[in-house]
Amino acid sequence: MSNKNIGIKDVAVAAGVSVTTVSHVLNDVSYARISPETRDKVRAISEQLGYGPNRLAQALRTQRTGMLGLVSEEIATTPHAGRIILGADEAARARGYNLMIINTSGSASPESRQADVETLLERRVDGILYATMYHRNVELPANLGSVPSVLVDSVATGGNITAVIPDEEGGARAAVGALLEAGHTRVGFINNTDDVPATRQRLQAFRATLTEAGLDGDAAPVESEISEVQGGYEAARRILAGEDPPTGLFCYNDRMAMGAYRAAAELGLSIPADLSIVGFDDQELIAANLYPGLTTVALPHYEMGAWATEHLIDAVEGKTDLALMALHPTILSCPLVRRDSVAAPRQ
Amino acid sequence: MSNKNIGIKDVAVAAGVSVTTVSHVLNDVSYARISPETRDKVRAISEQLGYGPNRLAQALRTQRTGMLGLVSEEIATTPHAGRIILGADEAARARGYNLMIINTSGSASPESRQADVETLLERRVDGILYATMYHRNVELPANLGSVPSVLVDSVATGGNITAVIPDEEGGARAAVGALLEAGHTRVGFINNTDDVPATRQRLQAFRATLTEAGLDGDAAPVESEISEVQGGYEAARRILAGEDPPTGLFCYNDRMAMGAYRAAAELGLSIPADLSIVGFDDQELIAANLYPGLTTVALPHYEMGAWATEHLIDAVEGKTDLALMALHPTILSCPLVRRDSVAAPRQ
DNA sequence: GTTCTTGTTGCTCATCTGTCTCCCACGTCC
DNA sequence: GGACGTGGGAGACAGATGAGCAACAAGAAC
Repeated sequence: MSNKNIGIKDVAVAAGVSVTTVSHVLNDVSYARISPETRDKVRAISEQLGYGPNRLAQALRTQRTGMLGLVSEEIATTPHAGRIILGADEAARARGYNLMIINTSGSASPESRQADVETLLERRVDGILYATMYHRNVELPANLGSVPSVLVDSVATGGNITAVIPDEEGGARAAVGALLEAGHTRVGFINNTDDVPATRQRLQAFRATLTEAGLDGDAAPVESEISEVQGGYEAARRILAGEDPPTGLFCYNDRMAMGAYRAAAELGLSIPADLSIVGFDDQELIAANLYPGLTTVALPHYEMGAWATEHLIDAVEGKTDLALMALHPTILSCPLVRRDSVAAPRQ
Repeated sequence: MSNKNIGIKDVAVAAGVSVTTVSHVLNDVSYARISPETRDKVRAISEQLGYGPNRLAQALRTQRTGMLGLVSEEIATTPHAGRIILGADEAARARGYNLMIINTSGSASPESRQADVETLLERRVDGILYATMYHRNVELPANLGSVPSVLVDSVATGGNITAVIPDEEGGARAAVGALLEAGHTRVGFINNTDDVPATRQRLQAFRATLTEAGLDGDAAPVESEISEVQGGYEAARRILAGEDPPTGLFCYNDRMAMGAYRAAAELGLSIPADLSIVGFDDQELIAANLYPGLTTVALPHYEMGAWATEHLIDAVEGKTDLALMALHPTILSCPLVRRDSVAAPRQ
């Protein structure tokens, strides 16, 4: 246990050497020529005294804090933030960095966002991770550019900052593919009404995948609603009310899928025997707990957090040029998570 | 937007005064005697240059970082962590502090926990918040004591550190009370099997509340299972299979309540007409999204995070003596959140 | 009316925080 | 008199802090 009051000076005195020597030994300075005996003694005494460097003083001198700022939207309300934080924390720690976290809101004003970044800057973080809660376009605080920064789950409207985003299209293709693979030929899509990239890309991928499989993608039924349970319920009721209703349903997210489950139950449709459903998000609390378990597409929040951190640190350490990566956002795949809500359609 | 390269020295030169004077003005040093004109000029120039103090240098000199360490279990998997973080972040920011977050696991080794605290200590945080994911007893890393610390959602086995915990008993009483108030006389409890304070206290409160209402608390049906959806389902099937089954069910948590919903559906019991259910936790994703919405008891995670932070800062600033508060944990109430799963029993 | 004392105002100097890093010093052996 | 082996000194990082120093004014002593 390190005693906070012990400094390099105390170690130096106890070991009978200079502060310089202790610093040289403990930092393994390449050009320092110090005898093995002295080295051993310094290390032993340092250990014995429970010495730990004062990272503040270190940072002040070296101009490196080893701290990364993470400004994240809606930490409390979505589990997604937690996964990004976890991915970032683990990646950071593996390389000796720590995270300073600041919560913000999706609806925060530009001034407030700027103040958040400012706080991080005053603390001299080495880099900043800017995470939004769902994939969308954002305009960034102007001061973000003053240290290396990476966007997580969004791209900048100006578009010249490195970003990681999920492969919406690939995920949607996987979801529809699972339905197709099970033998479904009448597949519907319950979509979101928000104008975000996911809405458009998933819809487009939905139609394309059907068309490529020889079905009429353009004619496939699509119903849009607010992306919550209630919206999913309403959209499902509508889509299942048509004649010749779909036997497979791709839902914009797990919450809407949950609504679709209820609609199915009310209509006496059993899942997956009468109706197969695939969701999106893999919100454990929902997807794993519905009955039957929901087959869904996972968003790579952990991976995006880790990827962003990894590359941010590379940039901080001069191993990478973020400007080059900023040309196109990096796209991480959204794997299908198979549970029990998909089966072959009834004959 | 503060230019990171501007220091107090630049402001001093631009204003034609000494560094000391700038420092005195900007920090409103009480004993400094500086003319109003000079003050105004310094402030104006500082603003104009976009000067912001380097918090590292400040911290080095003042021995105050204005940073609080938060080690939290399972950031990614439970939304509870998010609410604690949010409460802590908002309370901290309101007082000019920031949070350094470290994730740990509920099953982390003592060494790893100690290393986490050590990391925080090396960075010279002013205080530490130690948050667990559910109310339980923990043994703490030995080095936690070296700075002011507060436990969130748990009490130390040694028991001499300030802690905030939820009012399990009050919450359970409120839950059972809601059922009683609606007119139920046959009330059952679906409990957890883990040996944690919540399990015992909720059970005890369940029986006591019934007894105090003139019912036979000791005879009331209780079934225990793993505290997940499946466990809730199984326990509910058992409890509802008896003769004269309960018309009101208090569930250990929302996940178990979700299982009870399914059991009820399978038995043809409509909620709340045939069966009233109350949960615990208020996990939005579940409680608000079940149909009908689940009446449940909210755990004060946000409040605990805020309370802990508030008092930790008081201690850091010498306004409070944590040792005094350590005698007994502070208990925060668990309010009932009414939705639509409780109604009067059928005659 | 001059000089001395005492006080006040306005600001600066020197030093400190803990660590790193460039450059130099000392002794010894060829 | 270099080369080598060992190690130390003195800033510098950016700001905080308390003692101290001019400059000037008012009051007191003569």
